[in-house]
Amino acid sequence: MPDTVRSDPSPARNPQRTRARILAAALKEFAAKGFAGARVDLIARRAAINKRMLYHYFGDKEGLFKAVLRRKVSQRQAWADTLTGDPAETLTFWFDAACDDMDWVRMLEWEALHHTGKIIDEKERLSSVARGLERIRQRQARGLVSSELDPRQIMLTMRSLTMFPAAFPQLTRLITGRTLHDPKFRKERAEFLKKIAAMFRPTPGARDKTNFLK
Amino acid sequence: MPDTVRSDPSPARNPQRTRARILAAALKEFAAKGFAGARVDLIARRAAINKRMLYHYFGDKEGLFKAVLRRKVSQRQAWADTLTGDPAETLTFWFDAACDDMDWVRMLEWEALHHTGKIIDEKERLSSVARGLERIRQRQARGLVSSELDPRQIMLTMRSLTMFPAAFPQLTRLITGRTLHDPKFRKERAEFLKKIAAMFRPTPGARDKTNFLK
DNA sequence: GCAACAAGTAACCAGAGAGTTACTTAAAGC
DNA sequence: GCTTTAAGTAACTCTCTGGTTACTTGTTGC
Repeated sequence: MPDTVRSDPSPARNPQRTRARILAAALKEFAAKGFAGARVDLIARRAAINKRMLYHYFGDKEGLFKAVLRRKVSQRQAWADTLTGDPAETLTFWFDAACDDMDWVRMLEWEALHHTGKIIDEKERLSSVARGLERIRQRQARGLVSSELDPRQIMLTMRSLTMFPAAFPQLTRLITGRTLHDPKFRKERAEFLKKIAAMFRPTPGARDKTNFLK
Repeated sequence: MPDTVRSDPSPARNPQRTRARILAAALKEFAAKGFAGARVDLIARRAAINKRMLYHYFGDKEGLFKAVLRRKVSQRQAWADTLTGDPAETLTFWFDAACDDMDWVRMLEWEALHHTGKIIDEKERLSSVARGLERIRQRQARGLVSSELDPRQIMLTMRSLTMFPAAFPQLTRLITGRTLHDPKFRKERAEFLKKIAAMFRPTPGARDKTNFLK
């Protein structure tokens, strides 16, 4: 009868659930302690599964790490495509996302520190970036964003502005005197980012080169 | 005769040199692999000293990590005080510093990931930040930087813009298509940062509130 | 129903790696 | 000079931890 994917809630065996549990536990552990600091036994215990299953599904510790990273990255990519490319929107959206999902930022940070040239899921990520750049170019073409600025540099800058506080919470506290999760900080930063976003608009005086388009 | 600090080049014993060697080797190892990933034996071997000395001078692995971090941080603080607070100068200076001294950026990154509330050398760092904020306020008072913007947010933003590419080299490559150390990237980013710096100037139209000062 | 295979378990193992013990030897103070 | 202290060495220990072996049991296709 259960010809396709089963869905009853409590079967004795359930590979999907087991896999999901491992991934969730591994995300927590890796995000918190990184690859070298994470403990496989702890992941297994937190997932309430036998350690052997972890090796069954993911090969080894590194396979699990990659799987976790891959999942997080693709999750976020889906979000990215819902945006229009408007600087103000993009900045506030990603700033909130970074603050609300530190695990994501931290995984990227661990990736950065691990980084040895090869990037996981490079193809998908590159095309995601390409789509984002296209949205920026469209905005430039419509005269909503200054064409003086290189789209790639704009995007890198957006990421910097939004992710940095979550990536370096200690510096954020040192500089602003507030915790990352302090609502006051969130509000102040969000307001500041709006002002910054306005700076990306073409300067009214200098006629934008894009105007020849329409 | 050697009443004060000795300086002859090759004495059989030399605590200063040993300490320095350990710190240098530890910086490399910790910056590369982080606290959990670093191997004490390797540090000892790279420093060409006996592992026991490492424990003699620094207590344990964590003590060594803290010593390394402390040293790097205070080193950089000295640099910071040579700056005037001009956005263009600050941005290009710190951007170059970050690219040229990845170890420093990486140590801050490891610190961030380690981060559990307590910050090393908090006092000194806070006063260093305070001095930096003062420089920004002076610039605002002189009408060189927009007073619309919160100095703390400005500083946090400067750090973001300059450190991010070095902190996330994989994202930098994904977005710009260039390696962090590619001279073309360095040049493009430096130029972009100059444009950004200009945006921090008071808008000519809106008379700045600071004008009442003179 | 019944192979065949995948899901799951418990106990184990080998090696790595932080930290120690017990010792020797150079330098500083008197 | 000689004692005391700090610098330095070699070998060791013992826990922690990634990965495995050898097994049982539920599911599924036929």
